[in-house]
Amino acid sequence: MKKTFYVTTPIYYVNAKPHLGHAYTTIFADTICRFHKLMGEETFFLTGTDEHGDKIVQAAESQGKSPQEYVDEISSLFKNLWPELDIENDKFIRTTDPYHKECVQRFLQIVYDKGDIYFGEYGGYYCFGCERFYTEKELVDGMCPDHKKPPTYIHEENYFFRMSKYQDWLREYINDNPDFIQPEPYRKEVLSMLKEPIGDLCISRPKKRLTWGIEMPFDKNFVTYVWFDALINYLSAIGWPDSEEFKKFWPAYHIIAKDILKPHAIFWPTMLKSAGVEIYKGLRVHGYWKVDETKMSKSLGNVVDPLSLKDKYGVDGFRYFLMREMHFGHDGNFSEKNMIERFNADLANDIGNLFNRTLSMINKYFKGKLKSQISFEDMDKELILLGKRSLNNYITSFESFNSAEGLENLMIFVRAVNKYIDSVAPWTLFKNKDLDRLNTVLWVVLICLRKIALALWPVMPSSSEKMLNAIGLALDVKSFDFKREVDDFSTWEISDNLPKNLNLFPRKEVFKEEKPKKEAKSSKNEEQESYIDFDVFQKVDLRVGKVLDAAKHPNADKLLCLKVDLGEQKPRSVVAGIAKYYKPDELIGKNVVMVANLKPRKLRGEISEGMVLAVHKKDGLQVLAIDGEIDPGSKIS
RNA sequence: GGCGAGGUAGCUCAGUUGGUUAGAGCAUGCGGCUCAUAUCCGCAGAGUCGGGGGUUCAAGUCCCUCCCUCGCUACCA
Repeated sequence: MKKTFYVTTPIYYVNAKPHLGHAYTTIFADTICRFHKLMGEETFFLTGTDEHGDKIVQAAESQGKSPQEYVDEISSLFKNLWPELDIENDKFIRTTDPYHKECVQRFLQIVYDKGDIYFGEYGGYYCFGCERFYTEKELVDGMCPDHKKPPTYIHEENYFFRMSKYQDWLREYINDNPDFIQPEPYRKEVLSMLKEPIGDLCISRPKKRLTWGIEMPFDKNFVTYVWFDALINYLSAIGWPDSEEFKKFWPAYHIIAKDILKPHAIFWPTMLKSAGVEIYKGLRVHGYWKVDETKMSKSLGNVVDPLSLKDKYGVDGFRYFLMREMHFGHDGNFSEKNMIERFNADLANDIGNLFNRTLSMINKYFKGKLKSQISFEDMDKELILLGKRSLNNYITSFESFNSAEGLENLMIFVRAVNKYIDSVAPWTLFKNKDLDRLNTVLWVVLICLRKIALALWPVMPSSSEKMLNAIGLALDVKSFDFKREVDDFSTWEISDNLPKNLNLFPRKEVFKEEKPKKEAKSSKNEEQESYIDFDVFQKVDLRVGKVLDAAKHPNADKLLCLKVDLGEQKPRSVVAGIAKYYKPDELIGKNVVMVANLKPRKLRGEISEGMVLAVHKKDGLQVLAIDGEIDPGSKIS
């Protein structure tokens, strides 16, 4: 039976249009999947869209559409983009698909029957204007980002997943399986998250507030919320629990960006464990693209959507750049300049030109037809040995999801072939009429090109197929084994009608950078960073305030709650992190220095309408205070 | 503030359990070839491996400390 390989991208949330990040993850998954196909495995590649939740309902309303209309529209943007990027997914799942809903309910029921779901109280910040909860992180300075009003802390009954029950198991599992989460830094990060209690997971929302979701199978008044809906797509897409596909392909490798590490590394394995489903095979985490806008078509004065560069440089050039430039686990730098440089150096100069010069010589010296009788000399054997070694390294790299390293290993081989041609100098052999040797040399080069073209297929399927067609090999991935291809450099059928040339990657114009201008600009920026203008300082409203009252914060032991008179109608409520250094009584009556126009914000539930200035000393903090009688509210400048 | 990751040539990164003159690609400069997309090949320059201290016969590699960047997190207003 064939080895199988199942790889997924996250399902993308349809509140935004596809961008570079989506494209990268999906191209990466496609490349990895194609690599495994090339290795002779039976593969399944899943991507799709995540379509439930309140944000979707709101976005739809704002456009005057029904949620279904809205998600249909955005989802199709994703679905239609992938073929344009030569991405061949086996399935495109949508969380609004009926089979997915059924599957989620089935999963929930199993976990519920096991006793891992309980009904409990949930507290959170709720904005009545938005009719929704906000996490503390979403709040801007303690306010609802839309209504600019403080939300209300309310309690609500909800269903919870007993995630904490599996914390110890998960920690051990990750310790025992170093390959489970990779690259290593992310594995360590997850282990460090697991040092703290992970708590239980709130997995429902009452229907009275949110209907756009999947109904809880054991309570019609609730829908499931976010992760129980989304993560289960990896199972529902292949027909868990009974389908042939599920039996064949599960467990999966999940490819994600670092922002959703926690749900995939902690929620998902514990969910699977609870439901008694085999744990997924591995999580592979990549970084972000830092888009350098100053280097993007600066001369035109407009910022270019990175995705649009696929049209300018071709899908293959675009895919190659992304796969070559992002080092696995690191963040990558995306700029048009880097893209052109990479395109010219690797694709145009090294690979493209190598193909072209070879075909040209075969045509010039042998009219496009080589003889198969050959005998290798030491030089030839050395090149072949090096080829096998670098291709094996290429395989190892791609097996561990490291596309940049894999392509670098391939480039070592490409450079070696160019060097081989130079040191053999076929043009001299031709002059000397040493045609047998010349035939052998070109034959060796051509077979190397075949291997190189095959190795490029996962990253640049279209260009790879052009190369292979040119040398007479129609690639049938279904019956392929790249490993065998790497081991055997001696037998193959050669086309006796090779083309005169093949200009795959025409060089791109090098980006013109106006260096002096740029330097001037950057030094100016530095200046701007280390100084603030006077008018910025003037915006800070510093005033003297008299502390009328001070008390310990009810819900925090490092904070004090003060009432400060600023000469206004009502004294201000101010929270200060000085409980370690001051007793409440010591502060009463002091004239302190305050920032009076700081945006109010809640700290552990108490509103703070200003900031008390203090000096940082070796042994703690000393509040700035003014001696003598001063009118509260006096301005400081 | 806490935890984690990082700081190696102009740029992107490798550097195995500490061991001879710290590597690769790109970029730069010089030379060679002419089959080729002014491409290819060779040579060269450049790094007190973030700073300081320590362990050791020997440290980019181990320990301490400080600085900076990024991520998560917080009882930072």
